[in-house]
Amino acid sequence: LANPQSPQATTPFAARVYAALTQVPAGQVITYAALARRIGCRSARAIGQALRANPFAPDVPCHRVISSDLTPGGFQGRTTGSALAGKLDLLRAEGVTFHNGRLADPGRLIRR
DNA sequence: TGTGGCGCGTAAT
DNA sequence: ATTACGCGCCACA
Repeated sequence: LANPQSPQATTPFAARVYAALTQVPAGQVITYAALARRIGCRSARAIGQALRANPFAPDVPCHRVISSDLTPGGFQGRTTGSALAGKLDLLRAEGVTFHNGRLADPGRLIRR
């Protein structure tokens, strides 16, 4: 990633989200809520809204962000369908799998 | 498990 | 300045 702060990240808020996401290694996932907390925001929903557009994929691994209930969450603005399937594919490629719609190995989840 | 209300940034009005 | 909306989340029944 060139630099999440300087590029034309639609908004300064989004820039902070991307910067925080950069610190999530492959093979691991984080929650919308946890990611929000990391940047001092109390609304997980705002995070999803920021990731929706996803300016520079795959530098910013927005696919490593899942819901609190260990459900995949959404991708490219959708919570179902092919978009979500693509998200699961990316995660599977990193060793992260889902069983019956839920994260298979919670050990891969960063809770803070 | 299902539902309602809440939180907060953004785009539209 | 206001309103409406969204890759959610938590409390409560």
